[in-house]
Amino acid sequence: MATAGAPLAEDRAVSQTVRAELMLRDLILAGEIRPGERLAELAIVERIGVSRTPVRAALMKLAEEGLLEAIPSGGYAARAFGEREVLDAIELRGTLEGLAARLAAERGASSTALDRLRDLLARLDEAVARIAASEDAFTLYIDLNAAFHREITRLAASRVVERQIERAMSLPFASPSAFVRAQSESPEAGRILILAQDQHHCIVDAITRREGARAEALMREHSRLAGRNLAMALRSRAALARVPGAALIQIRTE
Amino acid sequence: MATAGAPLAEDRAVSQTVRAELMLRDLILAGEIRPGERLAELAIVERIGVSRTPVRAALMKLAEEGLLEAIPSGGYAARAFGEREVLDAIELRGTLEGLAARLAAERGASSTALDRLRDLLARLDEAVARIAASEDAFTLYIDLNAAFHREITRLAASRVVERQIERAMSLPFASPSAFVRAQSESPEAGRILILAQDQHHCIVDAITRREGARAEALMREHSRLAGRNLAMALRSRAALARVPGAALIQIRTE
DNA sequence: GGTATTCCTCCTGTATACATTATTTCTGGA
DNA sequence: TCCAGAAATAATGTATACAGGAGGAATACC
Repeated sequence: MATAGAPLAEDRAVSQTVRAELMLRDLILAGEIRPGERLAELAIVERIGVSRTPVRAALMKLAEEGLLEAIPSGGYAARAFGEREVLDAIELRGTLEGLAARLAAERGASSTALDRLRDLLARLDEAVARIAASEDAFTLYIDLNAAFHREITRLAASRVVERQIERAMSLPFASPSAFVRAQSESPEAGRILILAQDQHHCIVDAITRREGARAEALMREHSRLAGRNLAMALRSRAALARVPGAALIQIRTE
Repeated sequence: MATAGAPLAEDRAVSQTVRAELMLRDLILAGEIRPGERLAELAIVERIGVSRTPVRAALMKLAEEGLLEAIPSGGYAARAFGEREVLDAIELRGTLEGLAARLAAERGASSTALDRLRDLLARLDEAVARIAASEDAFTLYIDLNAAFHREITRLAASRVVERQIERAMSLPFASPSAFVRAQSESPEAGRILILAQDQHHCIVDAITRREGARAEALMREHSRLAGRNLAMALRSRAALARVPGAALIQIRTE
């Protein structure tokens, strides 16, 4: 069945459901579907070339993620988010990551886990130092930052907590690195990253000393940097364009 | 359309997917499926009498809820929860409800909303007073308690927060009323309900005075009462049997 | 001209047949 | 007796046909 001239290269291996999910998510995040617009299954079938069954599965998944909302009479529509909802999503992520940080501190991290964290910190330090010089450093920072947050989540050593954090971050603009790129052109960029990275250090220190309350408070405040970045991003169309899922954010036009 | 002799009474009206979901959830919660056991679609089809399509949808939903886990090679298996995971789920719920209570306090509740809360408090007071006398009072308390928690969640005035709380409570033993019934036979029952109800009062007071930090701390501690109830329930098979979803809780046998 | 009603179209819900992949069981050999 | 391999079996993944219902357009009536 694998036709030549494959326009989808390596995607051949994965299931149709996963493919539908990825393509549909991209379509939504790219803003190709206007918020509120109904997503007809057959229209998607034609667009991405798989049958209704996997499309249906993908729609259900994306609705669970929060990108779509179920229409009472059936079907799904693209969801829009106001500035306030984006802030709430960030606050929610901060609260959950704060819980994870506190649990990590209270339950104690193994020395190998702490070593992993310190290694990430060192590499983040290096990335921050290079930010002014090269554009690549931003990409590196984003990757390392994501890995750092993931590691803290893991240290909570709780499946239910981990799962919930994953879900909270399924909204693309709620992820820890969502707004890092937004201010890559801004003169403040370097300053904010220095603040963020110092918080990273403090969080690891708190976990090491098993200071749960401190770890939690720091992690919450850390997430609010993203909120500050959002406010800045909303003032510049160019900055907002660099935020993943920006198309879903509805800007008040008055 | 309700046919006579209906074995499923009102269920006729709802969709097959919803029916499959409800029946399957009941089956799992009743412990008819051993944790770890694979749930073959065809087996379910035979058991609940709908075709594979709605069964598949139901499986996906229950997996999202956390009752099932996806098997890497395909399909789903029933999930089991250790004591620690149940406690984590309760802590998670407390953290999220704490966030909701703080937001409710910070954003301010309308006077009509506060009236609703006070009305619920009064009815809860009454139910607590009658606990010793009648068994019905327990059921009433559970309903009112659920309504109280729902109202706080609503007062956060945030769709994303509300959604996340709903998801955290989709594990049946994580709901605010899960362990109330567990200790209905216990002599301590009345005492714990008095504590819980006093916390309810304090939480409403904090929200009224817009004391966000206090509201949050109280709500978190409030959830820990459920943790204490869990510890008690685990010491008595009879008590545990009254907890929803108890079949999913794996008791350490040593 | 506006409103209500009917009809038509399109969309989702459901069942099922087919394809593909995982798992188990049976057999042969060491 | 245990292990390896192959065949058989059973499960999921996928496509599609059909049924029922929602929503919109057109027409008739007021």
